[in-house]
Amino acid sequence: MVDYISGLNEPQRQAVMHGNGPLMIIAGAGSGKTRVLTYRIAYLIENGVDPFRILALTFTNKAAGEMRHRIEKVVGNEARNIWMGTFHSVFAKILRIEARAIGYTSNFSIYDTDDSKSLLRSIIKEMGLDDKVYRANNVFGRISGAKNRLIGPDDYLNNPVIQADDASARMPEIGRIYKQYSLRCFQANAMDFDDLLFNTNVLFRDHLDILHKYQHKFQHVMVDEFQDTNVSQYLITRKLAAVHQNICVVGDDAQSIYAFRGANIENILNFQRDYGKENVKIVKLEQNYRSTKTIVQAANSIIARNKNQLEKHVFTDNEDGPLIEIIKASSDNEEGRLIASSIFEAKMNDSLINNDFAILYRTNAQSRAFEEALRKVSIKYRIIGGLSFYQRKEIKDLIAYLRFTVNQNDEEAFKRIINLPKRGIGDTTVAKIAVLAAEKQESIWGIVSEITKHVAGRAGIAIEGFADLIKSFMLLLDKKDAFEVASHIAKASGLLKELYEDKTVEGLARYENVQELLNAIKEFVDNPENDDKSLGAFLQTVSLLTTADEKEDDGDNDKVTMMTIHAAKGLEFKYVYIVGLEEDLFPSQMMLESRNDLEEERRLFYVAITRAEKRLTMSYAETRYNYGRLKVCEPSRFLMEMDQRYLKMSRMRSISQESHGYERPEREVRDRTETPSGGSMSFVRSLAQRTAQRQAPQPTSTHTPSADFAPSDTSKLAPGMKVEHLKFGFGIVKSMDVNGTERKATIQFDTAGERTLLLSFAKLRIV
DNA sequence: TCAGATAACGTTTTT
DNA sequence: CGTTATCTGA
Repeated sequence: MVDYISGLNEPQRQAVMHGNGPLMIIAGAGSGKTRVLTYRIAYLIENGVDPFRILALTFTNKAAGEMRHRIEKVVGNEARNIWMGTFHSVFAKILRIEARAIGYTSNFSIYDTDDSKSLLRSIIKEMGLDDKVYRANNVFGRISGAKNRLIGPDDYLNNPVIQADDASARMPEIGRIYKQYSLRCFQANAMDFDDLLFNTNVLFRDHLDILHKYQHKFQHVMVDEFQDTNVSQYLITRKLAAVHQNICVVGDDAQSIYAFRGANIENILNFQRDYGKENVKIVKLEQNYRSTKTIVQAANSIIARNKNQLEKHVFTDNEDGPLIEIIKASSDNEEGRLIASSIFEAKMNDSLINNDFAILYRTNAQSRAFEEALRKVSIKYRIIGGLSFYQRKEIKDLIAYLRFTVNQNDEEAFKRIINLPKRGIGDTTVAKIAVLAAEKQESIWGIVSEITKHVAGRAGIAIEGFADLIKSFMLLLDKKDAFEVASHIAKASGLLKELYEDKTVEGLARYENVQELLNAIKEFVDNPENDDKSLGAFLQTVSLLTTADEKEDDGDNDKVTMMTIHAAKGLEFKYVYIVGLEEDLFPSQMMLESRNDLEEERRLFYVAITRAEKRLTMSYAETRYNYGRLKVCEPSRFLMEMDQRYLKMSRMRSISQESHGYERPEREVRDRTETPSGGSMSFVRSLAQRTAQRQAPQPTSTHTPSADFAPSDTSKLAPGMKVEHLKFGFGIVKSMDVNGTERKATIQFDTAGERTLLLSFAKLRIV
């Protein structure tokens, strides 16, 4: 047996060895939380608890997989039997088993956010509402918020506070949209992400026999990242633990960063109230084993400003470590270059590998500059998040076929594939079918599958072809496994053929992606852990995958990791770069506008800082492109809020490019002359000045060339080359020279003269 | 019905 | 800048 107890500190040991009864572990960043949870589960199993009767809920599939892996190391194969996964995946599984009780079939579809929004757009249109007023994004947010608070459509309509709220937002019809949306999802035999939790609550509320079954089944319930659970999730766990009262929650209020999704820190307070203060054992893990003193203390200095938090003192016995370096870059691209060269140097000097580094940013869109810069110095990287494999068009298309084959009520899948590949069925025909279905009180498939009875002529024949195709797919479902069905569908639907005939680079990539999806299905089928190998089972798994779960596609796994701070939760890296520390970006503009709560942004910053073990570097850019516009930026107020004793202003590099004849905006020039060459105090003063000037924002000039467009001295242009798509940012391209990935172009500025520039990413079409 | 051109628009984080 | 919705002519 592995001795895992002796290496623990006192509170950790208490948490691991706590027997029955409610347990709340408040675990500071880097305090060995996963370790404790892992060992606790192992400890329970060793003390006779059946793994089948342990339910462990995590936040990501990856975290679940990792934990299972670690438990396996201690207790062996038995770890496989633990019910472990995200809330969404575990309860999707239970809903699949119990679907009939709430009027669904076990083949229900799971709508992703795109499906939901698309359905909402249809509903808004059908109701004759102005889609400028009722924007799908907005409406979806309201409905999602309601569901997470367990407010159904009728509750929503009957709640005077909510109604008043919607009215004052000039969207009084949201309640009716919500009701229609729920109905349509139900008719489509589909659930969105929030429904997976909402309907689990409904299931447990209305079917006590089912509730009892699971209450007795799960002897121990564990919840990781408890600070990020919402009301809906909390109630599920509370119900499940009601019989045995063995509920263990692990969380850190200082790392609560999902309030936007309905997460509720008050769950931590509710927990004590619900189980009785005297019954709840509380353990605080406050010693950080991960980071240097500098990093821990700097992180503490950030959340010290927050009012809403539990009392906790995270400390460390680790060494002081280097100061936190702050790099100031003149543009986002320069920021990329500086970070890339910093990583390059650090790798050399400190003999590290790519895996030791992470670049963390606030928004996914920021990754581009770093990708380009890292590629230039040949450093491998991986990006977590952003556009997922499963969100690509060609993948969604095939999945829509699969979904519709399994569930013919799936309206969103139907809309996607009815005319794909093109088979002469346009919007008019689809609308006709929808009307017909409504008139005859039939489902859409009811009409489509017997179309010859209803529609004659060309359109009728086209639809009949489609219906026959689907029918032939449906016949396979019971006979073949997911892989066989899917590869048949890919071929017979014509999707694969269409992509194969597309010989462009993108077409080739798409074809490969579809093959990749088929490989994934093959793997699913071959995996002995999956007992249900049907297509329906695969689809439910796949809908809940995130990019964090996607596997590496090549053999080389030593890569710099880039991701949003949200995605970095639970991870750690030796050297961490927090980039894009600019006002409006981090903290984000939206948070600043809603004003009431910078606390969550601070916690986010806290999470980012505490990912670092040894060294932390932060950077900001003075100008940045967004939506093709050049934007002048301020350094983030977070840099000021942090205890200045831990900061070191990096010497500015590569600013010489700017003195090539272009005027920087006035304020920039003045700032530079007033700022001596570094030193943290002058840095602070300069920050203070900038922040004070913030009230009167500078007009963002779209005609100001940035350092990215520094003139190139090797201005030998291919003469006479004409260029189409002339407009580029703030000027017109007159001629250009393409040399590999680099493009040199002569640009006629809107206001100033003519210059030769180096373009790295402009897409221009040469004629 | 559809391709190709043009206009409009988005601006956080994720299961 | 990129994506998506809308328009236009065949």
